[in-house]
Amino acid sequence: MAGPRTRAVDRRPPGRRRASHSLDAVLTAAVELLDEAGDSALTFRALAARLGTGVGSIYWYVTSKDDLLDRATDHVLAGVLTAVEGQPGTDDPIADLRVMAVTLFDAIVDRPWLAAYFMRNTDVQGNSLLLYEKLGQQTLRLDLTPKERFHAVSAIVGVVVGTAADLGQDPPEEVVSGAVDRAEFLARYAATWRAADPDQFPFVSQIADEFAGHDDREQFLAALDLTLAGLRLQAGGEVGQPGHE
Amino acid sequence: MAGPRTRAVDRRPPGRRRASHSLDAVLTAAVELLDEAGDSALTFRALAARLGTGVGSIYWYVTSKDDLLDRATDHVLAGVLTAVEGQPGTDDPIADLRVMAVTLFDAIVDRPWLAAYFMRNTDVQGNSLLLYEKLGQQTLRLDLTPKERFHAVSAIVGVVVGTAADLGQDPPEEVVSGAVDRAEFLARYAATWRAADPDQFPFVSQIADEFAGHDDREQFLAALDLTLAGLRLQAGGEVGQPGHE
DNA sequence: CGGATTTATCGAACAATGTTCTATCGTCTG
DNA sequence: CAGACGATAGAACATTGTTCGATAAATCCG
Repeated sequence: MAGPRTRAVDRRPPGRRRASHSLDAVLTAAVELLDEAGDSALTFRALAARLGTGVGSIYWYVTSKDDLLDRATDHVLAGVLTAVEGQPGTDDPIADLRVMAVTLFDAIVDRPWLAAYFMRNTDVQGNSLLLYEKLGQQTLRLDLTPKERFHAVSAIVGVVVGTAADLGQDPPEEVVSGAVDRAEFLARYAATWRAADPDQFPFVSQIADEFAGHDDREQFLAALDLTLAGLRLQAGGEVGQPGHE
Repeated sequence: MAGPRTRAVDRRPPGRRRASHSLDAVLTAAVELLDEAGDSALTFRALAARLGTGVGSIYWYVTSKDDLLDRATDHVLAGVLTAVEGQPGTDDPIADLRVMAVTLFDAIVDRPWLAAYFMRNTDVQGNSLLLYEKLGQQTLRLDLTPKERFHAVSAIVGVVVGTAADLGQDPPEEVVSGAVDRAEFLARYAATWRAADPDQFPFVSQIADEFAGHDDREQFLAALDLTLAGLRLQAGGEVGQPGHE
């Protein structure tokens, strides 16, 4: 969406001889750590411990933590990409866009750490670029100017990543520790909001109940559908079936 | 949007006597540091140096760095809120929503560090909540269900923060150092994309030029307008003037 | 007034982390 | 066999956020 940062040259050995660890092993272990305990769990020392090697060794495959994260993201994105490519596809480009966006969203829900490094990982290369292309190809089937296509894809990716990032935050420790479950946690908030003076806070007090029974996925779909409705309008509206629930 | 994290109790002295530093001074200095050199510039040591105090003293006003950031954000958001409140307001709620969203976006452009801590700062309280309310009040003028209102506001905030966060990333060091200016930097990317095989990358190669002359604000407005168009449709469309350029 | 309590400050110490550096080992290659 | 190179290991360093105890200054209270 914006611009890349300089990348490390790939110093991976061509014929892997008998290396005890490959870049792939490093990346896999890194993803494991991230999956298991999130963002903060991925440290060079923890990674080295899991691989059974020294800290310094990792730097032979990777030039920095940023680099590690970039590659780990790309590693995972490969799977997302094939998932997206495996989707059937209809005669309605916007419906297809929707399916792809949802797939991407689900992938981020599965791996919340992806969200953070999706925004930061501005290097539009590798699988990230391929995904971008895949989305963009749907817009080619719409009656839009190139600029409108560009903006449409940006907007959709923005909705996905924006919503998912919000969701990717590690919940407060009370919830993690299991002391309070998510429902009660939300309910507590809702209570605060409902208690707000309806004259001064008409919206918040009306919305309190929605917030309590609040479903992230539903919220995402609502945002996505608003954007897609706008897009359908922009594309002339005559393409495909208008109302898709 | 999601949930809060536990907050520190306010131990600020009621009558400030002759304290050499107040919470306000700490927050102001923190914001200065963030404004001057961004995210990474705000360290407790740098902050202490600027205040002419010791590191430990800051912990009397603030319980952690998260807390510091939360308060600093809220501090700044106060200004944004009054800016939003100062806006005239028309008979078209959606137009008003647009103006407010743009104002918020501009604030984040001015202070890119806001974006990061806008998503993380899930404690929907203080000025953040007030802003939420302010946006929501516009939706009360639309023919929507409470749930739809909730989703609408979430979607709009998502667009603002999502786009702004993307933009808030510190650009690669080449650009910062002035070695390459932004235009050339983007052009370099565009070149890569344009060189892509048009058969395999029809979208990216078509879009390359748009990306080169790419304007963040324009991109944001495009995304916002898609969402608002969808919202207008959802609200029945008969409210206010339909096409607003 | 004088001790005690609260308010506020300071900087040394700690633990964790990313990163660098040097030493070393093994496997090819000539 | 000797040197080069691929690869590894871990000690050392700088920079973080955070904790702690010592201590001063203000305030309160009897």
